[in-house]
Amino acid sequence: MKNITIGEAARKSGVKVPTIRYYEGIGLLREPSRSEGNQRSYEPADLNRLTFIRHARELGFEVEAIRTLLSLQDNPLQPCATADAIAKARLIEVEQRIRSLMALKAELEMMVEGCGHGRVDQCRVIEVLADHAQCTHHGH
Amino acid sequence: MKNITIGEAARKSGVKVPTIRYYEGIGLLREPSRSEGNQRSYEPADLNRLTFIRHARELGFEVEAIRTLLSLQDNPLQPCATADAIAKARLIEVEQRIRSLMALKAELEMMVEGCGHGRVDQCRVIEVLADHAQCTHHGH
DNA sequence: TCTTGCACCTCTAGCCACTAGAGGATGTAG
DNA sequence: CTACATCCTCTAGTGGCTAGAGGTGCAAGA
Repeated sequence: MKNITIGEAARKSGVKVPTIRYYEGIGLLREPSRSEGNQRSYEPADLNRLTFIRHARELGFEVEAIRTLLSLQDNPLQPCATADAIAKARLIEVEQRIRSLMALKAELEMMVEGCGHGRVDQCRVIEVLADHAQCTHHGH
Repeated sequence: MKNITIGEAARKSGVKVPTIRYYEGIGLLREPSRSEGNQRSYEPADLNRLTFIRHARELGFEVEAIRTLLSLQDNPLQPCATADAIAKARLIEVEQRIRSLMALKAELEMMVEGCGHGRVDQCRVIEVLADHAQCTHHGH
C-alpha cells in the first residue's frame, strides 16, 4: 500500500493538517483507516478529494456547495445541471463582488488622493466617512 | 432634547438594533444615557458616529481600523497620516481582491462555458475542480 | 536500549462581525 | 385596560477555520 500520513497529505494537497481533520469532522472527507498507533492513513483517492476541495475553496465555493459537487463527482452518470448551476451562481456572485469592489476602489482612491497630509480636521478620508453625502457612490 | 430610541437610531443610520448594541459592547459607540425605564436614548452626535461606522464598514474597514479612525475624528488637530495610511492599506487590499476575483471569474467562465449540459462524467465544472492542472490560472 | 524530538492524537476554545432566540419589561394607541 | 410593538439582558450560533493544552507514536542517533 502507498498510504500516507496526515502530514504528507497536507503537504501534497496544500490543505493544512487541522483543516483536514476539520473536513473529516464535517463529513466532507471520509474517515480514513488508522494505523496500529491510531494514526490516520490516507489513500491516493483521499488525496484527490482533498485537492478537489482545496481548489473549490480557492474558487470561493462554500462547504455546502462543495459537498454537492463531491457527491456529483461520486455519481458520474447523473446530469451535470446541478454542477453547472452551482458554478453559474458562484460566477454571478463573483461578478457582483467585483462590481462592488470597483465602486469601493473608486471611493477609496478619491479619499486617498484628496488627503493633503495635513491635519485630521482637513482630512478627506475622515470627511468622506463622516459625511456620506460626499461620496460619489450612492449605491450603498 | 431630541434624543431618540435605539429603533429610531437604527432606522436613521441603517445599522440594525442588535448591531448597535454590539458596537456599544465592543466600545465603538459610547454607552448612551437611559430613559427612566432603562431604555437607551441617543443624541444626534451618536447618530453621526453610527453613520460614520456604517459607511466605514461598507468600505470594508475592520472594526479595529474604525476604532482608530473614530479616535482620529475625535482629535481633529492631529496629523492625518494615520487615517491616510489606513485608507491606503484598505485600497491595496481591495485592489488585490479585485485582481484575485478577476482570475476566479475567468476560471469560472471557462468551467461554465465548457459545460455541455451532459452527464457529470463529461462535465467541465467537475473536471476542472478535480484536475487543477487544467486551470489557466496557476497563481493559486 | 535509551532518549530526543517531531509528528500525531483528542478536545476545547477562540477568531470576526454579527445574528437569532429566549424570556421578560416598557411604552403607546385605541 | 388591553393589545402589541419595541425595548431589555443574556446566551449561543454562524462559517471556516486556527490555536493551544495535554498526551501518545515513531524513527533516528548515541
